[in-house]
Amino acid sequence: MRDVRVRFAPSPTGALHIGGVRTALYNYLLARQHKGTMILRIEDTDQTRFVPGAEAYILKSLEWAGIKIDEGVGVGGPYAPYRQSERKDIYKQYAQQLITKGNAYYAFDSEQDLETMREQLKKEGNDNQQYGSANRLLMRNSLTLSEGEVDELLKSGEEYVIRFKVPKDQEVKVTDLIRGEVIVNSSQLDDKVLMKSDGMPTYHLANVVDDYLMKISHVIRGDEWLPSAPLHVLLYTCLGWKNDMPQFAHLPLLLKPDGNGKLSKRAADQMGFPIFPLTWTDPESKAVAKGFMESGYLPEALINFLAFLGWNPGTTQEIFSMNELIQSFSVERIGKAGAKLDIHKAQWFNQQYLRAKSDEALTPYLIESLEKENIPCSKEKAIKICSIMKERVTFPQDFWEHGKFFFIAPQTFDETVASKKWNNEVVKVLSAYKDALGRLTEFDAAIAKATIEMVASDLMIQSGKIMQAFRLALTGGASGPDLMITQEILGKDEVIKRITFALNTIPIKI
RNA sequence: GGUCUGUUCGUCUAACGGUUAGGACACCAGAUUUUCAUUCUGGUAAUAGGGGUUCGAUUCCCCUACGGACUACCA
Repeated sequence: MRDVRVRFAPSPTGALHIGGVRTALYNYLLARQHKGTMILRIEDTDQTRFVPGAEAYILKSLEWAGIKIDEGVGVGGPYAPYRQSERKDIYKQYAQQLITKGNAYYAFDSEQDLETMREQLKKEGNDNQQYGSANRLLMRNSLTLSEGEVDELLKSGEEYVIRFKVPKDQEVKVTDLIRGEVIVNSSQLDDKVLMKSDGMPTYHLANVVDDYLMKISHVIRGDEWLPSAPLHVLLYTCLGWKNDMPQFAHLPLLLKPDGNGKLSKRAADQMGFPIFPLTWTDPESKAVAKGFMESGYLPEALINFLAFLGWNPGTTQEIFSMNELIQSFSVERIGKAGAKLDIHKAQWFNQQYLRAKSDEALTPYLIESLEKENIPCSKEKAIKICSIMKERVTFPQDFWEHGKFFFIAPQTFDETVASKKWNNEVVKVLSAYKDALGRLTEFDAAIAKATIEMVASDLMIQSGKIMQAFRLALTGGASGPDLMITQEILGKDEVIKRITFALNTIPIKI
């Protein structure tokens, strides 16, 4: 088997979509598994859609995701340059070669001409309105014009494109690692533009030429390329590279969570989850789209989640580190059907990864939030908080979001809980508890527990009955981690202060 | 419209042609807990429809239905 060389080849037209990350991931996994090479090529042949900053964004996103590039834009390599806009001359040469061999031709048709042609075909009830074998001889190109006329047009600076002369009525076979054999009759294919009038190649030419020159062994790309794969096979054949043609694997698409259709930014927005790995600010509209990273997703969790969208190891194991994915991955086990993205599952993965971390490793998340709020906190306290919050958080920011009460005393109290649980018994117990605390010299969770139970039993009240109200007094809410440990972290004085405030503030419902 | 492609619980998916169609997420219920959460136990829930082939089809073939992609001098 030849050396595995795969490439991820995005075009810098905006933020990298989550589906793109998955494509990059699958490429990366295959490369690593076979000790191969992961290449990043930037396909920037469309100058009109170029978005400044997009390339840097792609680089940063891949880095965040833990997908390392061995060769290509950003790192260099033996087949540089890796930006297609810098390889214009190379493509031109091969386009020229195709013309010489009779596999391509110059076309001088204006946009208007093309439109007229399409309308005409439509009027005739023709299903196929493509520029191809059926009608290429009716158009203005080097197939219909004399050599002299062509030369003159070229010399005069007339705009032209180079089109591929698709052979007529040939069975073109694409062997796909996921789909099996796909056979298309070449008459269905149109004479695709290979070189645009601005001198840039189209995707089809650039892609085939680069994959060949860069010795790409496997092309793993989205499903949307399957229809043009036969064209690419034809191109390899005409260029005499058929034996060096890479193996294809067309990935099923990521779909919207509800209904049908492919996952779009709009759909993700509606469902309230990110679609880009990192936050992206559109340079034109200045619109900001929050990324997975900024939303609190851990890269290893997102990668694990993404890997399982369309692939599975065939076992019941679900948690996979990047290294384990590299070990277990196989193109054969990629599914054929599109996968709907269920953000719940992504959250579950995130939770799993978060929990797997040590208290010490979690603490920086809390500290970071606190620094933003300008709230000081000792490391010991932060570790304690993270330790008891750990089982209840999904995102790193939850330590702060769900644990604010550790730092800020409640000013208001959940009214539903107050009206249901705040009563005379509560007031009696808490008042007595508060007094008892005042007499204590030492304080921790165990002492707190013993004290509240003692106080309650003295008053002939079951401690369980007042616990929710107790929590309300300390945190302002109805839920949270263990109340005794919470008190230990809060400290005796703060507990007394909060109980006093609650007693003075919460009205008793009769 | 045409070409290509796909279809197993709500979602991601497993199942050499022979399984009570399995797992995970979500959901629901019970247990534990001072609450919520966690944890544990249990539960609801699927082979799109119709024809073949076969002793036997989720699995192979055909048709239908419904999705999706493509149909640009965009990638």
